[in-house]
Amino acid sequence: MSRADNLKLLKALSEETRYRIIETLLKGEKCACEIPFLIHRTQSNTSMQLLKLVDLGVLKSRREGRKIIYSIKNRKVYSIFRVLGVLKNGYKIIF
Amino acid sequence: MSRADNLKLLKALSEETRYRIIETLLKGEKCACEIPFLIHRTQSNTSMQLLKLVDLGVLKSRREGRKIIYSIKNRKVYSIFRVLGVLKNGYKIIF
DNA sequence: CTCATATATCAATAAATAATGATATATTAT
DNA sequence: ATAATATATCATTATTTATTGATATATGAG
Repeated sequence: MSRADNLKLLKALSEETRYRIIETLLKGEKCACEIPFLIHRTQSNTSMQLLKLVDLGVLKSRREGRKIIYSIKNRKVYSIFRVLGVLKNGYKIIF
Repeated sequence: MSRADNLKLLKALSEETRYRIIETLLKGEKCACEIPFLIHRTQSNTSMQLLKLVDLGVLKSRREGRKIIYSIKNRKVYSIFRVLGVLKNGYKIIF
């Protein structure tokens, strides 16, 4: 991965609103509608950062009925949050 | 480590000038005088970011004659740059 | 079709941060 | 003490980025 790519990923994670989004998504995928409450941010702010995270390749989303479900796409995020001590060591099992 | 601490570290690494400084220091400690040339930045800019990295706990420095030698202090930096593919896998041997 | 809910977008402002050029402060050698 | 080199600091400007409130768009239920 290039320096530009790495900077993109680091920048994505280094802002508190986005960091909180990742934190909560590490526990599993979530509907866009519940995230603002979980991270204590407004709907608009959350939406913008969610879209930015998708744009940066960190998250992915899918529609389910009238809801949009967000989840982590970039596997490196798990490794980084493990290094940071947010996740317990060991393998991340993806079902 | 707290969310604030993690954000501090991520922010430290997510800016290009600082990222370049880390990149070059991953290869070994360096004198402040040679870093601006190595990373293609001005002396002033480099100095400010070096001090910021020390302040953020990422780097440490020591005087050697009239030179100041900078090196990586926070071991997590190695792990993160390994995840990012900047460093080869395996253990980092510190002499 | 209408309503309610969910999500995205927009323009504007605010806030944070980086970069610059000039200057000041060490430190060492002569 | 002077000069040369190395590093840090300062005030300013420029740049980037986040946040907000309002509004628009989409979707599905009834």
